[in-house]
Amino acid sequence: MLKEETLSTPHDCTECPIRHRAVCARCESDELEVLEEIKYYRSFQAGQTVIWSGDKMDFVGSVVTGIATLTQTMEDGRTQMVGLLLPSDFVGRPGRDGSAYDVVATTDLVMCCFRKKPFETMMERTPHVAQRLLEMTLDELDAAREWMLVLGRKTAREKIASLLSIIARRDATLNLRTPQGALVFDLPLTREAMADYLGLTLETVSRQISALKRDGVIVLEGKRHITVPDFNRLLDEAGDDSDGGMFA
Amino acid sequence: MLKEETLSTPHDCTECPIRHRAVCARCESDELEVLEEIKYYRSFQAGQTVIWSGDKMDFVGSVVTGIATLTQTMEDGRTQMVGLLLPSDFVGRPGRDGSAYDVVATTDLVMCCFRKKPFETMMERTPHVAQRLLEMTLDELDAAREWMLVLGRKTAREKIASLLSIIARRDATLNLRTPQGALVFDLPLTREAMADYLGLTLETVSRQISALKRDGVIVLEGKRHITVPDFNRLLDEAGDDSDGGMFA
DNA sequence: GGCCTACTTTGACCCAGATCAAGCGCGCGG
DNA sequence: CCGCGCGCTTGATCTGGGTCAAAGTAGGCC
Repeated sequence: MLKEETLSTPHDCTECPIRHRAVCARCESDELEVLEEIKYYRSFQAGQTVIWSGDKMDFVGSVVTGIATLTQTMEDGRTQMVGLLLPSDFVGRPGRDGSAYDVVATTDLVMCCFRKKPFETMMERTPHVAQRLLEMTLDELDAAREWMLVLGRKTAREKIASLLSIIARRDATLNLRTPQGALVFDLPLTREAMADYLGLTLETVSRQISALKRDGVIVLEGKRHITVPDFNRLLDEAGDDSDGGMFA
Repeated sequence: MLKEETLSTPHDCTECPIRHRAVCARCESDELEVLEEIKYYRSFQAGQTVIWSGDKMDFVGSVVTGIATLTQTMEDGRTQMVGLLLPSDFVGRPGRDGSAYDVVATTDLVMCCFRKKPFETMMERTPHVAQRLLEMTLDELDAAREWMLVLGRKTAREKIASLLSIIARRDATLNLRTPQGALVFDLPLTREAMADYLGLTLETVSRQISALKRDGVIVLEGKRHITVPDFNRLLDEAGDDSDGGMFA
């Protein structure tokens, strides 16, 4: 869900139950009735667990507002975040019964849900929905595998830069640009959540953010508000290939 | 592709172009003609690169014999293996143009391929194929995310144990069992490949394998042949929950 | 305003795993 | 049969990031 390709697929129809054209009740009018019938909303408070790993999951849906994380936890408490759900991201596993990981709301969260069975029935009748979901899942798989490189081979500094560039890129359309072309955004995560995402400790996250600030790669106002004066510099710090001008 | 659910989905029809019922030319006779028409085989030598990251990929297919790896590489040479392809595993990205990572044959390899366009056309006409592929992709996504926990939070010893248990479990049906119930299998990877999979150096891999051997968790004959006297002990070393008796 | 709590930063020290550097052993070609 | 090379093991040392500890900061609530 962090890949470039997905950026274009959510659309801005605020009435859409799932903010993707392929499964949008408004934009695919032939599916409207079925979807409306099985649609409902759920909201969660910051910190609440939406689904526990292993629990039976009888719905699919998407984030409307707020942020949730997918995390895996070992018995001794070590946790690894394996995904980040931002508004318009799809949640669910058509054809699978239980959740494979905890889904935790990190801010107050509103989700739009569909009961799973009827949704699957609808899927069988409308092949392009399954195809769209397949493409979305392939994008998530790419994102997960890209993250494996970050976790396995990058240094702490590169990990931080990778995370910042992904967050900045993720909702590039929403981000402000200063007249000088700098990117401005708010970190949606605490230091601890960043650490869980990056396989680091929160102390190391804090130190590396301070270092990037000291070196002028980023400008920090408060703890969350970030300005990136030169996005290609950030990509360079992340060890990624420069993106060939998209943010030049 | 390393998840338990996938174990049951390949079937043993040796004539099958793709060893999954959902896309099997023999077992789904209505698709036979189309598939036969667009089917061809390719073979590769050990060490050969099947597809380079970013290359246009005009086919989908599956491994018939041999082993391939999915790897990502940084400019400075650091590499991370992001997937392991064993016989019957699916390769390809329906609806996506290029490959996202290098696919490298680690042994001599035979693949069964279908040209992508006609395969996609077939997919549009037969919805259950898209659904089956969606489920397979969800399994791979689970496996990738499970691996993120390994890469981000486990110690070197736990990483090795995790890899061994996954390889042992992966083709549990093929593995030998001694009268005492021990699992026996051959490592399909060099120490270096294991290191690239685990985000370690090959020296650390070697040391930890020696340690597991010294502690009696595994028995090594030669460099590749492994006996696991007590699978639950191995799972314990991996930091995983015991599997509730499947291998008890 | 002032305290409280949750989050963050910074410092000092330590250790798991990386790095550098020999050797080992086995299969293969001559 | 020997020697060469590649994959593997083992040892010595170094270091990035973890751990433990303390102090700084900011919002929320009385």
